[in-house]
Amino acid sequence: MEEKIAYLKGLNEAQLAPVLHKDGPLMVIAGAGSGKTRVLTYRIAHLMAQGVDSFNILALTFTNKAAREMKKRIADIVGSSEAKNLWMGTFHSVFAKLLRFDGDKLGYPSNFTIYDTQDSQRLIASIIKEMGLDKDIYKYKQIQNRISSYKNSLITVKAYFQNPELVEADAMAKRPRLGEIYQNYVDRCFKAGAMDFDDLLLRTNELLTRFPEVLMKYQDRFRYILVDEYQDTNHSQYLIVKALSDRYQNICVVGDDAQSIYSFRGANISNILNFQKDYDDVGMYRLEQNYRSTKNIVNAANSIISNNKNQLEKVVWTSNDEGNKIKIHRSITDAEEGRYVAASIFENKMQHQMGNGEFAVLYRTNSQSRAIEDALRKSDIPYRIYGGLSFYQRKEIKDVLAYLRLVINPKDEEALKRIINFPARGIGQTTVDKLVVAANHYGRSIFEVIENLPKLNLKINSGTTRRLEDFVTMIKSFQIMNEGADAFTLAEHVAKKTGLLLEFKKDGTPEGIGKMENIEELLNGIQDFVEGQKELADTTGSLTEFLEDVALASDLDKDTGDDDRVALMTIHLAKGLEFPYVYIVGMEEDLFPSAMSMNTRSELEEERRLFYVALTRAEKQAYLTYTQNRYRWGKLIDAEPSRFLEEIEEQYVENLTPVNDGYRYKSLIDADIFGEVDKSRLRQVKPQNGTPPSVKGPNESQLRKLRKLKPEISRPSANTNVIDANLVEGALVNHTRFGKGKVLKIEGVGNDKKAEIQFDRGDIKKLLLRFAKLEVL
DNA sequence: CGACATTGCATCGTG
DNA sequence: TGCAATGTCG
Repeated sequence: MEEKIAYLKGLNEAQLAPVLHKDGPLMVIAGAGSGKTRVLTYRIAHLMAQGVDSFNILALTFTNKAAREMKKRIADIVGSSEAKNLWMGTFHSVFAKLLRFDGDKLGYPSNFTIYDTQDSQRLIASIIKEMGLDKDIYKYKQIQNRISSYKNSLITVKAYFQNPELVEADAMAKRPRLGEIYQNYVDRCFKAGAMDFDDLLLRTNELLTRFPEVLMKYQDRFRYILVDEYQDTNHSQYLIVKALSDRYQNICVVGDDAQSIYSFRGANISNILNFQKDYDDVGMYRLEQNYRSTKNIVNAANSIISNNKNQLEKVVWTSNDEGNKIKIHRSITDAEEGRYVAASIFENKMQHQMGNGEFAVLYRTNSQSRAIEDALRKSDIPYRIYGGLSFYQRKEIKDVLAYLRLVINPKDEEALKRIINFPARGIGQTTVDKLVVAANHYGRSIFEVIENLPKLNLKINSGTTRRLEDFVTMIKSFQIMNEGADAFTLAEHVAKKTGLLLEFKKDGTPEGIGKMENIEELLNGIQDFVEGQKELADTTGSLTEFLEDVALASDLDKDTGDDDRVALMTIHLAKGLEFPYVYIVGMEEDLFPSAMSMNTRSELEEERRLFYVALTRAEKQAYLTYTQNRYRWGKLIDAEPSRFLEEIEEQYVENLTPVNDGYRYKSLIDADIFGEVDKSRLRQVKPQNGTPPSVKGPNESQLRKLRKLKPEISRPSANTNVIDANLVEGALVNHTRFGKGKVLKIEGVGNDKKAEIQFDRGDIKKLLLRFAKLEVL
């Protein structure tokens, strides 16, 4: 025993306790950067060292990448052959696997397709159209969202119709037929042998509820269950965990209520708040020491989160160095913001001998990446964008995958509709519509309808009929090939035979060539997968498994690891990661906090937690940047500094770009503005094939922008409102959010100038004038 | 039926 | 902005 314990030496006392807790339920509340992954890793390793069979352990993580890394670290401790037997992965991937074994009891084939969000949306759009509903009222994205949240709350179609409140609410929202759409959607998915993301959880629940023997089997198999990021589990996930752990009660959940940022997709923070009520004799552990960040960052983060009302008591502290203050930078446009970030990264690299991989730029929305990218590219700083449109979501890739999906599951309606006429083979929309109607009428798949075309007498002309039959024959030939060949050989054959590769090649444009290269990259990926599979004996179906991996892979999962690049990603994606230098860009009202998340206190609190997550990614130094003008939806709009900037206790921040100190970047500004206009012109003209950008001058609207911008260069913009002669002690002021008030005291100078204000609604606040939008009355 | 141009519209986050 | 639906023509 003694020598086995050696690996535990690296843990502190607080971390050790939950690792040594063997049986029974336990919850670990882990502050940011407190080493919760270590605890999970060592807990699993320790269980195994104590003789728990690795087959009996189930660990649910937030990303596949987290699972892979944890597995690797466990393998280092207990040996890789044992580690391989662990069930470890995201909820979605683990239960997809489970449903491949036992989904047949619910009537699903073991080779069911996984519909991604786009597939779901397309199907819903087509149902809405078939039902003849007004698409302005029944917006397919909204409907999909709605159905998704029903499923995540375990509201089935039946439950929906039995709940007058829900039915009523949709009727009030002028969408009385939402239930029918839901019904049709579920039917069509089932008929297509497809599950959407939410089904993977919903059907697991159904399976475990309706088939006690299946539940027993998995309860017995998963005697020890561990759940990471428990604060972000939704109701559906909660019930699965509850059911599986019910017999042995060896359930360990780890989380941090302060980092709950997924309620928009149904995550339920009360899962973690109520854990002690759900299980008896819960072992409670707290990890409060932060090993990641400087004192400054930890304290600043604490000062932010203290603005939230709903939270568990927890004091995160660190014994790390004081560190530098958080730097706040203002710029005129998003392009300049990008340049500042690039320049700052460059400077830090030089001064501190840092690699690109030590830096991350985090933003609230994916669309912000563009300005950062442009700047980094111009500065020759290598970067990698995570998230956004992932490789597997690109059109050309989805097209190839759709063929493969159809080979595996010919009933897959979305795959079929996608490629039945791509590359074009003379089967138009009218024909497809007829096929869909017939398929619905006979309760068969479109593929089956085409197979039986002669018997059905649909009014389809002979030429089209022949083309349809050719299509079916082609897919069938792929299916035969799939029985003998490996996934790569088949995929390559498909890409050539269908003319997909040729289609993009003959296109000849840079885009077309790029697409062709992407398909080749996909083929390489399939080959890698096949080779990897030959080594691992524990995998079964080849193509099916590849498609499942692809369907459930997040962009973060892609293994790029070795190359040294600046990371660009949304804050959501950054959860669980850490970087020495972190730039949080776009600290502006309506962007962060998002305009759509300011309606209720709980929404705003989630935004604040998001900011907390962002800031606590930083180890050494955090930068917060905001701009005065930003391109949104193609238009330049005025921006106002984020309220979150005011919420950080000022002792932890340092303002760069003071207004009246000669402004270091002043010389850049004029160039910036013109640079911006210039760029938008380039964008508009869209030069192709290296043709020089058009010689046309800026058009009228761009000139308007120019005129509008120009004056702002010479005087501070209105919303910074730094020096105002009328703002004196005793002055009556109006604040955009806090309302009217009276200035009690003015202190500080220049950039640090602040006013203490007694607001009419009761409270006294000290505001940095730099940020506060005050109007003197 | 297919290719291309135009209009219209949503506005965030993800497995 | 950029995607998707719609419109127009050969």
